[in-house]
Amino acid sequence: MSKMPLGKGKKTKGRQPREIRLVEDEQSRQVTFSKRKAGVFKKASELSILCRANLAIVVFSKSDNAFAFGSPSVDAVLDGSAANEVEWEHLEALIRQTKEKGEEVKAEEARMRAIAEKIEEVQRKGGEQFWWQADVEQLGKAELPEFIKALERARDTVGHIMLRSTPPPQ
Amino acid sequence: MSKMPLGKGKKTKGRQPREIRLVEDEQSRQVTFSKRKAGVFKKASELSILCRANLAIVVFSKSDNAFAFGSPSVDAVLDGSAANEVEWEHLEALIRQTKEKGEEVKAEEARMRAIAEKIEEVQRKGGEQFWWQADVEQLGKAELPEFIKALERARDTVGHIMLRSTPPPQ
DNA sequence: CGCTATTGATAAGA
DNA sequence: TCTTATCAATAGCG
Repeated sequence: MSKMPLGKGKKTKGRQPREIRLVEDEQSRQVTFSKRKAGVFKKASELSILCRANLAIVVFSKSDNAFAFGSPSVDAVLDGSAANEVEWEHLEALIRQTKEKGEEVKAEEARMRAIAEKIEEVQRKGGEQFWWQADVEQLGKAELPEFIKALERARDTVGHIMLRSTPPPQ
Repeated sequence: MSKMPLGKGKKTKGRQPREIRLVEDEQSRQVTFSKRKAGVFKKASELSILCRANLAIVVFSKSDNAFAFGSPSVDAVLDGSAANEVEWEHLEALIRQTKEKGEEVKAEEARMRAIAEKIEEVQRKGGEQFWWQADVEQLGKAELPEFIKALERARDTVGHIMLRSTPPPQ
């Protein structure tokens, strides 16, 4: 509390943008982008681990820098090979193991991160890349031609578009 | 406060899983998946709007149901056509307009949602699909052949893999 | 780049 | 499903 002497002159700290506020300042935008991108990736990894869901994300910054994240890996996700089961088993085993030991995990710095590192380590030995997070620095959008066409075709295959994120009742 | 009579018997509500907890119960898993998926999509849309970033996400549930989300649209993102600029201008205009009016927006139900609906409405009239959120119910992973190959090729084009989400210093 | 205050996301419960 | 208590994500600043 000693850090907040003023009770009135709160210089709009914290996290207020409940109403949409476009980040126009090029400087801040970069920071915000990085932070939020990290947040999205983190949430994605949680979704993946907790629900055994495979997923892939591709993000283009304003300046067209590309970033990708996938679990178990971008191509594994898109390839849809059921071989992922094996990886998942391995992952769950690691998680339980880590929980049981429950020590070197400091809960703060650790959390999901610890597991990620664990996996990273194991995968490095095992050979297969489990987590995949690409940093496609120079890659412009124009350089992803096939990728593009493919998704469009995928959409056509689908046939319908909905504006909901929840699946229709079975 | 009247809703919390017990000061001791807190039945572990709230959100505690700071340590990884795999959702094994099939029932709960479905719920958790939907909630988290929604959360990820929301975060993604925020990142997109706030930072003018284009992105695309594909998620496969445990039962291989596919879901996609993209901004401005899945194909627009992957197509990388600079024509998106126009859309962005339009979007920002809408946001400012909405903010200025600042009334029918109840801040709670509204927030990002309001804008999304606004866009949805406009796009419906204009013809172009801006936001794209597909709910590929029956689509199994095996049905995305081209999509797959394409991304793999894209990765090869990239050439390197990093385990960071932040771009290397220029 | 790390801190804090503030708001948001969400696991359990009803 | 909807609500509510808790912990997490993050804007602005040092």
